[in-house]
Amino acid sequence: MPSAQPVTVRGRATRERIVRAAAELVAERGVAGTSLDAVRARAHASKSQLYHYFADRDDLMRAVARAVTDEVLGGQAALFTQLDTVEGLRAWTDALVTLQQARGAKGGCPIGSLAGQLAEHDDGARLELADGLDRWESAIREGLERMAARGELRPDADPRALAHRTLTAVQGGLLLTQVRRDPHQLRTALDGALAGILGARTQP
Amino acid sequence: MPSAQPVTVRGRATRERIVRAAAELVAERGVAGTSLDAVRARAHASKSQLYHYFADRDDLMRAVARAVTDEVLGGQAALFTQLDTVEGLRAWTDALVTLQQARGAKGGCPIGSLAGQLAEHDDGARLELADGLDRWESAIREGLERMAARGELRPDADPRALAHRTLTAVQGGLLLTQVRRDPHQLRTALDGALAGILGARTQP
DNA sequence: ACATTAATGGACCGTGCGGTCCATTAGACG
DNA sequence: CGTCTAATGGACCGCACGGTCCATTAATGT
Repeated sequence: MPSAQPVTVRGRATRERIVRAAAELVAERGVAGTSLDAVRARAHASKSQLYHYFADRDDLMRAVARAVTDEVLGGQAALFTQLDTVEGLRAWTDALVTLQQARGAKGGCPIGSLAGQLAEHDDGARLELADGLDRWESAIREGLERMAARGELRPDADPRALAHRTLTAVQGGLLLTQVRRDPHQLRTALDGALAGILGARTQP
Repeated sequence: MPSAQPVTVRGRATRERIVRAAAELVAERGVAGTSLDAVRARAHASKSQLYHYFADRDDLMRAVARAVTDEVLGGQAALFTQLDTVEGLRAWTDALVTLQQARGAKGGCPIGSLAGQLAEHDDGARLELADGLDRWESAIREGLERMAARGELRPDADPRALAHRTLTAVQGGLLLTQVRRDPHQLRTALDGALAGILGARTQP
């Protein structure tokens, strides 16, 4: 019976502790650099607990992917509601850049980084991350659609395409930020996406 | 004496065979999924040959990073010379999208993918990949600068920023292509970057 | 030709790791 | 209170993997 869902409150707490420990280690050392024994130690759990709640290592990593996407998107939830104004869009991008500065431009996007490590190895994890990116893109698109509904975007503007390009700017900008250890890379990329949106407004 | 440069022609051939085998395996199974023994087998080499030409596993992976960037950029060299015309830019983006379709949208960008796997683990590899991205961005920028020199770009246009945004669109678009297994993701991202360049021309 | 160095083959080693197993304890529920 | 299941502890296993070592063969240079 693999990957049992916990029934007890204690069980839920243990499972959560394991996932959180694994997510932390993955963020610090990458997927390949994270051993089950290290997870076990940080989560103050035993080996049998790992295999009680997860079928195998891949199953745990899928849970990590889910947890990471939830956290990344959850952290932006408040900003997502304001993506229907120019000020809101700017505030959102500013927050992303500030976060990268705080991190020392290390690690890139947690979701994008996991994608590079898991997508080709485990299709389940890939789908989990794809879902996370979908939710992210939807949040942007819905903001732009609200702008369009208020008549603030030109009729020929395509919120879907604009949202898509904005997300690619986020991911591409974060990759360059990571490789070059320079948060300014993300700033420039986001400014380009923002310019595309500003140019689609009714009165420029 | 770690990481000896081969002196003999035979030595150079062996080293090259090893790097190529390693690069292939990394492309197929990722960095973590590539064992030295698998490299040894595919390269028809012995263990001592690996350690004759490379200090350790990380050293080999740095060589792989270098080889991969050289190949990616080399494959586009012909297209890079034409990046100073709208047709040339379009031909280049078309080639990138076609290549992804041929690959079944798997693997993403070889450079970007390696970045996610190596950047946080080995600083030397990170710098190698950063250098590759620099060369890539320079090729784009120089094309735009030639356009500017001919007066085809508005004076306030910034070739550096445009090139940077184009590269982030490539990387971000390839990441979404990989995660969603859909080459169209790259197409949309590149169209956005292209629109930014078209909008910076003298007569729209 | 001969000395010197490069290149090669492959056995060998330690261990870190994913995964299994079983015995024990805690808790839910009638 | 008694029973049944969930939850836990941790010893144990097999092996794949990175890395070492030494003996042997091929080139190179003078």
